[in-house]
Amino acid sequence: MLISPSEGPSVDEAPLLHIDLDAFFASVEILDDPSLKGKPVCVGGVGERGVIASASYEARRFGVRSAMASVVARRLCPDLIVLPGRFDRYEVYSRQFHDVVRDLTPDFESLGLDEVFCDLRSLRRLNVRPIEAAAGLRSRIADELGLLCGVGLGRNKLFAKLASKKSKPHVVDGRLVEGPGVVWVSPDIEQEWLRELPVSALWGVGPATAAKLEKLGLHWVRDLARVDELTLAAHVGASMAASLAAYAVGEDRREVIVDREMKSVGHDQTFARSLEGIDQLTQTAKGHAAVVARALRSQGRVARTITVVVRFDDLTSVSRSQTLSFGVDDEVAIAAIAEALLQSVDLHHAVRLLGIHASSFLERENNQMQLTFAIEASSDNARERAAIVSRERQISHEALRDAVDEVRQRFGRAALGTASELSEHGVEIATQRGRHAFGPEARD
DNA sequence: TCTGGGGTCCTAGGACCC
DNA sequence: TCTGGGGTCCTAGGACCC
Repeated sequence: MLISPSEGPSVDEAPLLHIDLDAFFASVEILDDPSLKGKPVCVGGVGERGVIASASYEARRFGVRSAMASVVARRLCPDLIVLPGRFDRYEVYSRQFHDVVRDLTPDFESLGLDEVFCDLRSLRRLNVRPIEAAAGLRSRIADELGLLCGVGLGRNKLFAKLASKKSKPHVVDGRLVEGPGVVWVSPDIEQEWLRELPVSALWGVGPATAAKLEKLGLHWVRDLARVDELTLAAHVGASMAASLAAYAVGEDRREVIVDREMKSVGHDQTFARSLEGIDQLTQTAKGHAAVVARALRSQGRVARTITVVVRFDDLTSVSRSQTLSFGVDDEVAIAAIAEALLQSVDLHHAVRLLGIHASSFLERENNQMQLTFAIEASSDNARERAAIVSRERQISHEALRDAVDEVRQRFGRAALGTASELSEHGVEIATQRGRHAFGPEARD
């Protein structure tokens, strides 16, 4: 399974490469502050409700893992240094990482900041073997970024990812064991190797699915391989069943998707102390809306769907969403929709998390048409438009207010008297000719 | 032992259109 | 008068990944 640089598979045998930076956030912190070197360092939430996002290998020796509650991690390792994340910094390193990968091939797909799948098939004509590509990436990342990483090679994403995991350092009995750095699972042993893995090693099998499979007596990949897909589908759904059935025999049709389009943006915040009552919530929503609006504008997009998520102290969550016939990218508009949606949530418990998300994107250039259509369509609707039209001339403003009213009407709230907060601030909606501000001073 | 914040995808039900 | 089936869109919730 392990290979030396002189041999290894051809591109046809291992067209996929997966590369994963070691303990990425924690490693960046150590690079920026060398006094942390050799110490148990984590990046994550520092408060009582925080979780670990990244743990140095020194911290992992104590059993600290990412996704672990920070208080638990501290209990395991009293000397643990937990640092708040500096994501601007990680993005700088991530861009450099991507630049190194791009020098090898433009055919790569990134997963988060610290992982990449590469399609190596374009290397065939350059006569570069996968093992050389892997070694080259590792040495450049070490030399130019100062970071370590593991590389997996395989005939599909499934094997490449499983192999990169195998390539990494790991902890045995509190001692750190070096990994091989590069792993390829050769065809003669791949089936046997795969069959001995637990089902939870497979992509898409988390705690919930693992528990369902466990109940069916399916603990290992080899167990999955003998069960009928329809039986599986009855328990985990058709799509998951199809994936699992394929993975169980080493098949994976997923392609490397080079330019993945973003489909949603959002902002969530867990509060150190839970919020109570609608007023605190709507006040907080304004700040969230501003973050989401900035993200949309920086990407030149407008969103038709606004979703609010509320998580209560008992960890149950509810969401409410509204899809408009036109897109918005403005904080006042997003906040107005969000606040209307929040009105419909039964605040029976204190709220530990508030999230606002935007989705159903339109290109900003295409929004004007949608907007005009929305106005024309709604003008057939008698619903208190006469009064609105006589007061307001700006069609964008009206469309947005209609949308807010619609939300309130849908949830049985008073639809009238909702215009004031929009008029107070002025509203911007992206149009074909650029941005226009609509507000008290901009009106005729 | 207590569970973040950035996302993606899937499912199921209801509304609506043809 | 009662009722089809297919397709699309929207909503809410859940699971998963990094």
